[in-house]
Amino acid sequence: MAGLTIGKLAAAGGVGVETVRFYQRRGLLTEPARTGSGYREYSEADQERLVFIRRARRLGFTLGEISDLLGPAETNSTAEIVSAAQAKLADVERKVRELELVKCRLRRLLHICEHGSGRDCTALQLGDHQLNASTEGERR
Amino acid sequence: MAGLTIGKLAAAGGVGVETVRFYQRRGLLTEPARTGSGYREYSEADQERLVFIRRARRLGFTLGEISDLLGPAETNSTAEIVSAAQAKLADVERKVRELELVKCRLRRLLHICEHGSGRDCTALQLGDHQLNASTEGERR
DNA sequence: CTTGACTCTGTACCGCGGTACGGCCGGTAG
DNA sequence: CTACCGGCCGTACCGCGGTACAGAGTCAAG
Repeated sequence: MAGLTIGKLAAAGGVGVETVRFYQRRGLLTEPARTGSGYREYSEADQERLVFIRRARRLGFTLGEISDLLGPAETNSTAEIVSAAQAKLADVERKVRELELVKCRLRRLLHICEHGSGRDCTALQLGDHQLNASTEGERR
Repeated sequence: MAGLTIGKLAAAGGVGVETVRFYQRRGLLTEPARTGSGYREYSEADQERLVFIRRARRLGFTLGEISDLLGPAETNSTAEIVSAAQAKLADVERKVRELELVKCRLRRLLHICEHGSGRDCTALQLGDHQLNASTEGERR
Protein backbone atom coordinates (compact mmCIF):
# COMPACT_ATOMS: atom_id res chain seq x y z
CA MET A 1 0.00 0.00 0.00
CA ALA A 2 1.32 3.38 -1.07
CA GLY A 3 -0.07 5.59 1.69
CA LEU A 4 -0.75 5.03 5.37
CA THR A 5 -3.36 2.65 6.67
CA ILE A 6 -5.81 4.01 9.22
CA GLY A 7 -3.86 2.30 11.97
CA LYS A 8 -0.59 3.96 10.98
CA LEU A 9 -2.27 7.32 10.70
CA ALA A 10 -3.93 6.92 14.07
CA ALA A 11 -0.63 5.93 15.68
CA ALA A 12 1.09 8.90 14.07
CA GLY A 13 -1.55 11.20 15.47
CA GLY A 14 -1.56 9.56 18.85
CA VAL A 15 -5.22 8.65 18.65
CA GLY A 16 -7.22 5.46 18.18
CA VAL A 17 -8.48 4.12 14.88
CA GLU A 18 -12.05 4.81 15.99
CA THR A 19 -11.19 8.44 16.57
CA VAL A 20 -9.91 8.79 13.02
CA ARG A 21 -13.14 7.34 11.71
CA PHE A 22 -15.05 9.64 14.04
CA TYR A 23 -13.19 12.68 12.72
CA GLN A 24 -13.94 11.56 9.20
CA ARG A 25 -17.65 11.31 10.00
CA ARG A 26 -17.46 14.81 11.43
CA GLY A 27 -15.85 16.04 8.26
CA LEU A 28 -12.65 17.02 10.05
CA LEU A 29 -10.70 14.59 7.95
CA THR A 30 -11.61 14.36 4.29
CA GLU A 31 -12.73 11.09 2.78
CA PRO A 32 -9.48 9.35 1.85
CA ALA A 33 -8.63 7.33 -1.23
CA ARG A 34 -9.34 3.62 -1.02
CA THR A 35 -7.43 0.55 -2.09
CA GLY A 36 -9.12 -1.98 -4.31
CA SER A 37 -10.39 -3.84 -1.26
CA GLY A 38 -11.74 -0.74 0.41
CA TYR A 39 -8.93 0.08 2.83
CA ARG A 40 -8.44 3.78 3.51
CA GLU A 41 -5.23 5.16 2.09
CA TYR A 42 -3.92 8.28 3.80
CA SER A 43 -1.35 10.80 2.62
CA GLU A 44 1.22 12.85 4.48
CA ALA A 45 -1.17 15.78 4.19
CA ASP A 46 -3.83 13.78 6.02
CA GLN A 47 -1.34 13.05 8.75
CA GLU A 48 -0.46 16.71 9.10
CA ARG A 49 -4.12 17.56 9.24
CA LEU A 50 -4.68 15.04 12.01
CA VAL A 51 -1.71 16.38 13.94
CA PHE A 52 -3.14 19.86 13.53
CA ILE A 53 -6.50 18.75 14.87
CA ARG A 54 -4.92 17.12 17.91
CA ARG A 55 -2.77 20.13 18.63
CA ALA A 56 -5.78 22.43 18.38
CA ARG A 57 -7.73 20.15 20.70
CA ARG A 58 -4.90 20.35 23.23
CA LEU A 59 -5.07 24.13 22.95
CA GLY A 60 -8.70 23.95 23.94
CA PHE A 61 -10.40 24.39 20.59
CA THR A 62 -13.62 22.43 20.19
CA LEU A 63 -14.11 20.20 17.16
CA GLY A 64 -16.58 22.75 15.86
CA GLU A 65 -14.01 25.50 16.07
CA ILE A 66 -11.42 23.34 14.41
CA SER A 67 -13.92 22.57 11.72
CA ASP A 68 -14.41 26.30 11.14
CA LEU A 69 -10.68 26.74 11.00
CA LEU A 70 -10.27 23.88 8.59
CA GLY A 71 -13.64 24.15 6.90
CA PRO A 72 -12.85 26.81 4.33
CA ALA A 73 -10.10 24.26 4.18
CA GLU A 74 -8.26 25.49 1.19
CA THR A 75 -8.74 29.12 2.17
CA ASN A 76 -6.78 28.64 5.36
CA SER A 77 -6.40 32.37 5.79
CA THR A 78 -3.92 33.70 8.28
CA ALA A 79 -6.43 36.30 9.41
CA GLU A 80 -8.94 33.59 10.31
CA ILE A 81 -6.44 31.68 12.34
CA VAL A 82 -5.24 34.83 14.06
CA SER A 83 -8.71 35.88 15.08
CA ALA A 84 -9.62 32.39 16.25
CA ALA A 85 -6.44 32.20 18.29
CA GLN A 86 -7.07 35.64 19.74
CA ALA A 87 -10.58 34.67 20.75
CA LYS A 88 -9.26 31.48 22.30
CA LEU A 89 -6.57 33.36 24.13
CA ALA A 90 -9.16 35.72 25.59
CA ASP A 91 -11.19 32.66 26.58
CA VAL A 92 -8.29 31.07 28.34
CA GLU A 93 -7.38 34.29 30.09
CA ARG A 94 -10.93 34.65 31.34
CA LYS A 95 -10.86 31.09 32.64
CA VAL A 96 -7.60 31.72 34.44
CA ARG A 97 -9.02 34.82 36.12
CA GLU A 98 -12.05 32.87 37.23
CA LEU A 99 -9.88 30.12 38.64
CA GLU A 100 -7.77 32.66 40.51
CA LEU A 101 -10.96 33.82 42.13
CA VAL A 102 -11.81 30.25 43.01
CA LYS A 103 -8.37 29.87 44.57
CA CYS A 104 -9.03 32.89 46.75
CA ARG A 105 -12.34 31.52 47.85
CA LEU A 106 -10.98 28.09 48.60
CA ARG A 107 -8.16 29.62 50.59
CA ARG A 108 -10.66 31.73 52.47
CA LEU A 109 -12.66 28.60 53.18
CA LEU A 110 -9.56 26.84 54.45
CA HIS A 111 -8.64 29.81 56.57
CA ILE A 112 -12.05 29.86 58.21
CA CYS A 113 -12.02 26.10 58.73
CA GLU A 114 -8.50 25.82 60.06
CA HIS A 115 -8.20 28.56 62.57
CA GLY A 116 -11.49 30.30 62.56
CA SER A 117 -14.58 29.68 64.56
CA GLY A 118 -14.25 25.96 64.11
CA ARG A 119 -17.55 24.17 64.32
CA ASP A 120 -19.74 25.98 61.80
CA CYS A 121 -17.33 25.47 58.97
CA THR A 122 -19.75 23.60 56.76
CA ALA A 123 -19.22 25.21 53.36
CA LEU A 124 -22.98 25.48 53.20
CA GLN A 125 -22.91 28.41 55.54
CA LEU A 126 -20.39 30.26 53.47
CA GLY A 127 -22.09 32.99 51.55
CA ASP A 128 -20.51 35.05 48.83
CA HIS A 129 -19.69 37.82 51.26
CA GLN A 130 -17.70 35.44 53.41
CA LEU A 131 -16.00 33.70 50.54
CA ASN A 132 -15.18 36.98 48.91
CA ALA A 133 -14.08 38.67 52.11
CA SER A 134 -10.34 38.50 51.55
CA THR A 135 -10.05 38.71 47.79
CA GLU A 136 -9.53 42.44 47.47
CA GLY A 137 -5.82 42.10 46.84
CA GLU A 138 -6.36 39.96 43.77
CA ARG A 139 -9.26 41.78 42.23
CA ARG A 140 -8.53 43.40 38.93
CA MET B 1 -47.08 27.58 51.31
CA ALA B 2 -44.47 28.28 53.95
CA GLY B 3 -41.27 27.69 51.94
CA LEU B 4 -40.39 28.25 48.32
CA THR B 5 -41.96 26.30 45.49
CA ILE B 6 -39.61 24.67 43.02
CA GLY B 7 -40.33 27.47 40.55
CA LYS B 8 -39.40 30.18 43.05
CA LEU B 9 -36.25 28.35 44.04
CA ALA B 10 -35.25 27.84 40.43
CA ALA B 11 -35.82 31.53 39.67
CA ALA B 12 -33.80 32.52 42.72
CA GLY B 13 -30.95 30.33 41.54
CA GLY B 14 -31.21 31.45 37.95
CA VAL B 15 -31.89 27.95 36.68
CA GLY B 16 -34.85 26.05 35.29
CA VAL B 17 -37.22 23.91 37.29
CA GLU B 18 -35.89 20.84 35.48
CA THR B 19 -32.38 21.65 36.61
CA VAL B 20 -33.47 21.73 40.25
CA ARG B 21 -35.07 18.32 39.84
CA PHE B 22 -31.92 17.13 38.10
CA TYR B 23 -29.72 18.35 40.98
CA GLN B 24 -32.01 16.60 43.39
CA ARG B 25 -31.66 13.33 41.47
CA ARG B 26 -27.90 13.78 41.57
CA GLY B 27 -28.03 14.28 45.32
CA LEU B 28 -26.69 17.82 45.07
CA LEU B 29 -29.87 19.15 46.61
CA THR B 30 -31.36 17.17 49.44
CA GLU B 31 -34.87 15.80 49.20
CA PRO B 32 -37.06 18.69 50.36
CA ALA B 33 -40.13 18.64 52.58
CA ARG B 34 -43.44 18.22 50.77
CA THR B 35 -46.81 19.85 51.16
CA GLY B 36 -49.86 17.67 51.68
CA SER B 37 -50.37 17.48 47.94
CA GLY B 38 -46.77 16.58 47.20
CA TYR B 39 -45.34 19.94 46.23
CA ARG B 40 -41.70 20.45 47.14
CA GLU B 41 -41.17 22.99 49.89
CA TYR B 42 -37.74 24.59 49.94
CA SER B 43 -36.03 26.56 52.70
CA GLU B 44 -33.63 29.48 52.62
CA ALA B 45 -30.83 26.99 53.23
CA ASP B 46 -31.82 25.12 50.07
CA GLN B 47 -31.69 28.36 48.16
CA GLU B 48 -28.23 29.13 49.50
CA ARG B 49 -27.11 25.66 48.56
CA LEU B 50 -28.41 26.10 45.04
CA VAL B 51 -26.67 29.45 44.75
CA PHE B 52 -23.49 27.82 45.97
CA ILE B 53 -23.79 25.08 43.35
CA ARG B 54 -24.36 27.59 40.57
CA ARG B 55 -21.45 29.71 41.69
CA ALA B 56 -19.18 26.69 41.69
CA ARG B 57 -20.48 25.57 38.29
CA ARG B 58 -19.82 28.99 36.80
CA LEU B 59 -16.29 28.74 38.10
CA GLY B 60 -15.80 25.50 36.24
CA PHE B 61 -16.33 22.88 38.91
CA THR B 62 -18.01 19.71 37.75
CA LEU B 63 -21.08 18.45 39.54
CA GLY B 64 -18.93 15.65 40.93
CA GLU B 65 -16.49 18.12 42.41
CA ILE B 66 -19.31 20.15 43.89
CA SER B 67 -20.71 16.99 45.32
CA ASP B 68 -17.35 16.33 46.99
CA LEU B 69 -17.25 19.85 48.32
CA LEU B 70 -20.80 19.74 49.59
CA GLY B 71 -20.93 16.10 50.62
CA PRO B 72 -18.86 16.33 53.80
CA ALA B 73 -21.03 19.22 54.92
CA GLU B 74 -23.71 16.70 55.76
CA THR B 75 -21.44 14.85 58.13
CA ASN B 76 -20.22 18.08 59.67
CA SER B 77 -16.58 17.08 59.81
CA THR B 78 -14.23 20.02 59.56
CA ALA B 79 -11.33 17.73 58.71
CA GLU B 80 -13.17 16.34 55.70
CA ILE B 81 -14.00 19.77 54.43
CA VAL B 82 -10.46 20.94 54.89
CA SER B 83 -8.98 18.05 52.98
CA ALA B 84 -11.57 18.33 50.22
CA ALA B 85 -10.90 22.03 49.90
CA GLN B 86 -7.15 21.44 49.90
CA ALA B 87 -7.49 18.85 47.17
CA LYS B 88 -9.69 21.21 45.19
CA LEU B 89 -7.21 24.02 45.64
CA ALA B 90 -4.42 21.81 44.31
CA ASP B 91 -6.69 20.86 41.41
CA VAL B 92 -7.42 24.45 40.59
CA GLU B 93 -3.77 25.35 40.76
CA ARG B 94 -2.96 22.54 38.35
CA LYS B 95 -5.67 23.73 35.98
CA VAL B 96 -4.28 27.24 36.11
CA ARG B 97 -0.81 25.98 35.27
CA GLU B 98 -2.18 24.03 32.32
CA LEU B 99 -4.02 27.06 31.07
CA GLU B 100 -0.92 29.23 31.44
CA LEU B 101 0.89 26.80 29.19
CA VAL B 102 -1.93 27.00 26.68
CA LYS B 103 -1.70 30.79 26.82
CA CYS B 104 1.99 30.62 25.96
CA ARG B 105 1.31 28.39 23.02
CA LEU B 106 -1.50 30.52 21.71
CA ARG B 107 0.64 33.63 22.02
CA ARG B 108 3.46 31.88 20.20
CA LEU B 109 1.03 30.93 17.45
CA LEU B 110 -0.13 34.53 17.18
CA HIS B 111 3.42 35.79 17.17
CA ILE B 112 4.36 33.50 14.31
CA CYS B 113 1.21 34.35 12.37
CA GLU B 114 1.30 38.08 12.86
CA HIS B 115 4.85 39.07 12.15
CA GLY B 116 6.59 35.86 11.46
CA SER B 117 7.42 34.40 8.10
CA GLY B 118 4.29 35.86 6.55
CA ARG B 119 1.94 33.95 4.40
CA ASP B 120 2.71 30.34 5.07
CA CYS B 121 1.24 30.74 8.51
CA THR B 122 -1.36 28.12 7.88
CA ALA B 123 -1.09 26.69 11.36
CA LEU B 124 -0.97 23.37 9.59
CA GLN B 125 2.73 23.90 9.19
CA LEU B 126 3.25 24.67 12.87
CA GLY B 127 4.91 21.85 14.69
CA ASP B 128 4.84 21.37 18.44
CA HIS B 129 8.47 22.39 18.72
CA GLN B 130 7.55 25.74 17.24
CA LEU B 131 4.51 26.15 19.45
CA ASN B 132 6.53 25.23 22.50
CA ALA B 133 9.53 27.30 21.53
CA SER B 134 9.02 30.29 23.80
CA THR B 135 7.57 28.75 26.92
CA GLU B 136 10.79 28.39 28.88
CA GLY B 137 10.25 31.51 30.96
CA GLU B 138 7.01 30.21 32.38
CA ARG B 139 8.00 26.63 32.97
CA ARG B 140 8.04 25.72 36.62
C1' DC C 1 -2.23 -22.63 3.62
C1' DT C 2 -2.93 -21.18 8.01
C1' DT C 3 -2.82 -17.92 11.43
C1' DG C 4 -3.16 -13.64 13.44
C1' DA C 5 -3.20 -8.84 13.01
C1' DC C 6 -5.45 -5.47 10.65
C1' DT C 7 -9.51 -3.21 8.38
C1' DC C 8 -14.28 -2.73 6.90
C1' DT C 9 -19.32 -1.35 8.10
C1' DG C 10 -22.86 0.03 11.21
C1' DT C 11 -24.73 0.87 15.50
C1' DA C 12 -24.69 1.32 20.43
C1' DC C 13 -22.82 3.12 24.26
C1' DC C 14 -20.15 6.30 27.76
C1' DG C 15 -19.97 10.51 31.06
C1' DC C 16 -21.21 15.18 31.36
C1' DG C 17 -24.72 18.67 32.26
C1' DG C 18 -28.61 19.52 31.40
C1' DT C 19 -33.44 20.15 28.59
C1' DA C 20 -37.94 18.69 26.95
C1' DC C 21 -42.13 16.17 26.86
C1' DG C 22 -46.52 14.07 27.93
C1' DG C 23 -50.15 13.22 30.93
C1' DC C 24 -52.11 14.20 35.16
C1' DC C 25 -53.27 16.94 39.39
C1' DG C 26 -53.28 21.13 42.59
C1' DG C 27 -53.95 26.07 43.64
C1' DT C 28 -55.97 30.34 42.70
C1' DA C 29 -57.97 34.57 40.27
C1' DG C 30 -61.77 36.21 37.95
C1' DC D 1 -66.98 27.31 38.43
C1' DT D 2 -63.90 27.37 35.18
C1' DA D 3 -59.50 28.84 33.24
C1' DC D 4 -55.02 28.59 33.49
C1' DC D 5 -50.64 28.44 35.57
C1' DG D 6 -47.75 25.79 38.10
C1' DG D 7 -46.31 21.51 40.05
C1' DC D 8 -45.94 16.22 39.88
C1' DC D 9 -43.66 12.02 37.63
C1' DG D 10 -40.95 9.22 34.47
C1' DT D 11 -38.51 8.92 30.49
C1' DA D 12 -36.35 10.51 26.33
C1' DC D 13 -33.51 13.42 24.21
C1' DC D 14 -29.57 16.98 23.25
C1' DG D 15 -24.48 18.26 22.02
C1' DC D 16 -19.89 17.09 23.07
C1' DG D 17 -15.97 14.03 22.23
C1' DG D 18 -15.18 9.98 21.85
C1' DT D 19 -15.14 4.52 22.67
C1' DA D 20 -16.72 -0.21 21.96
C1' DC D 21 -18.60 -3.69 19.96
C1' DA D 22 -20.12 -7.42 16.20
C1' DG D 23 -19.52 -9.75 12.19
C1' DA D 24 -17.44 -9.65 8.07
C1' DG D 25 -13.37 -9.34 4.79
C1' DT D 26 -8.04 -8.69 3.82
C1' DC D 27 -3.14 -8.89 4.14
C1' DA D 28 1.35 -10.72 5.18
C1' DA D 29 4.57 -13.72 7.72
C1' DG D 30 5.78 -18.31 8.53
